[in-house]
Amino acid sequence: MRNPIRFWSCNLCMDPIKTAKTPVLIIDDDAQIAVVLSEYLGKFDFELQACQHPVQGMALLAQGRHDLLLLDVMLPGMSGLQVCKLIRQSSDIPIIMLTARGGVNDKVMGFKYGADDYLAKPFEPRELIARMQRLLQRRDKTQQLKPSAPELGFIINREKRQLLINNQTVDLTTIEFDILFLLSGNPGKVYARSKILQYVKGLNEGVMLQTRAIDNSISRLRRKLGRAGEDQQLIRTVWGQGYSFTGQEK
Amino acid sequence: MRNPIRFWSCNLCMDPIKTAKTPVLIIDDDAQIAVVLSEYLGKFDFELQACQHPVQGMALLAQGRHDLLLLDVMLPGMSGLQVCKLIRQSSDIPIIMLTARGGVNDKVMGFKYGADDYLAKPFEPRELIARMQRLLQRRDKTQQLKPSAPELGFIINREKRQLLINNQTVDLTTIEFDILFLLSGNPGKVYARSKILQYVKGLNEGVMLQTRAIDNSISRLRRKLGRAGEDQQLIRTVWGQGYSFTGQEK
DNA sequence: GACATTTGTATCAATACTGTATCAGTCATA
DNA sequence: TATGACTGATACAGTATTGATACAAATGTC
Repeated sequence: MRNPIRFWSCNLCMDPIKTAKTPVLIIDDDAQIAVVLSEYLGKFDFELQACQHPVQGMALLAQGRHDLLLLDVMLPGMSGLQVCKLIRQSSDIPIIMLTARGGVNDKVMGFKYGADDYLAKPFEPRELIARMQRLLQRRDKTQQLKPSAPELGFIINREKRQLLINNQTVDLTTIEFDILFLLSGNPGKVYARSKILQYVKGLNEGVMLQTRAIDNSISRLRRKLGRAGEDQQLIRTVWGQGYSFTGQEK
Repeated sequence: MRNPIRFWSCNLCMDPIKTAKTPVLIIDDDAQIAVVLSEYLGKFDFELQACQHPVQGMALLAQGRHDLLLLDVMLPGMSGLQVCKLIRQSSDIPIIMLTARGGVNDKVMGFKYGADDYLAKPFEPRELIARMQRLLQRRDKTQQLKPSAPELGFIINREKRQLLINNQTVDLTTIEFDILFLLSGNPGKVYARSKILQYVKGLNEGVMLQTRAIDNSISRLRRKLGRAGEDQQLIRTVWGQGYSFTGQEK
């Protein structure tokens, strides 16, 4: 089940999340914060994806690809508290609220609306890290208890870096998984080879593509999917353009 | 196995807990705090049991009757941090540390030693309540999912820091146990070497990994598992990413 | 302080992954 | 249908990562 919200322009959002690090979303209209935090969090194996509008943020969150949310209380158009409440209707993701105001009332409201923690700006990044780690650790500990619904079909598990096809696990290499993860994040969308390369290699600059490396990985990926009994072509070739994922993830 | 510590006189402790309210233990050498809090917490359906000595506190805790622990950092004879660490070896109870000092370092250390939250004195009782409620709510949410079927074969004993495989105890070193404990806490999840290192070393700093120490410990761990007759590869290598535990703990 | 145990480093061989080269097949277009 | 550009598949090679071993350093114990 995907969220049908389509967000208009994503120039405020940073690149799609990669898979190796712990993906964290921050919703804060002050873009500067994200820039500062991003580098610091990187050192601790977090990857920060930033966006400045709550509606955008919720759309991103709906992809179910983040492990933690940093949420500013003061947002344009909607109170961070309202956002928090909305998110809690469909997600258990750990939420840390950030705010300039640090009044007790605000905090109490934050917790009431489902926040897991509350940190007043300005804060020490180290404290933020510590609180994030603690929340994630707690979650890890309890996650093993999750009743695994014996679902059928096609499931991409980011944490395990595995694919589940008809209750059959498929191990993917780093690049294979990254490609699949990227494509499946936006089913139907055509990704140019250069974009894919950029993503899997973590390059910022536009890449001039003189390589068939991506084709090759796609080929290997398809073979693995096929071996797992997935008959339909899950990855579509768009002639002269690139590749896209056709299928319902999860 | 209960803690063998026998506590001499319990005149410092208040009455044994009743059952209707949520039982909370506070360990704080300032008895006054407990008196003040007790009344306030009562209004919110908490029942506070107080004691002033950490050893006493741990003995009370060992009865397993409390839902939450408030722990002062400054305690006679033993640091609250040490107490926290000790408790964490055998209990997952939510812990909120209370302290007069509110430095970032203290907080980071608190989390590192397993605290769930950290509140600087003086605090508003309302904030404490909010944080307590939030922690308990989280726990309830995850606890109700717990259908854990008692599987056979592979048991990690946290108190003894031992492994039981097919009724055969396996002694693990500190780091080996820590790694196994981390990985098995979330079977299937891939942990990067840097994450593992961070966990076992309790590092606050971002780690740049130039070491094969983790690989080495994994190797030793595998050998021990193998010697114990565990044929299947319990620890999966995810090439270029890290390691994960494949198996059903407990 | 001497000893045993645990943990980190260095090294090398084995292995898995990924890019390049190649060629046959496919597609778009005239 | 003929042409050229693009794609899929395969084989191969280079590279990076890993496992295992031996040894050194650190830690804990008596």
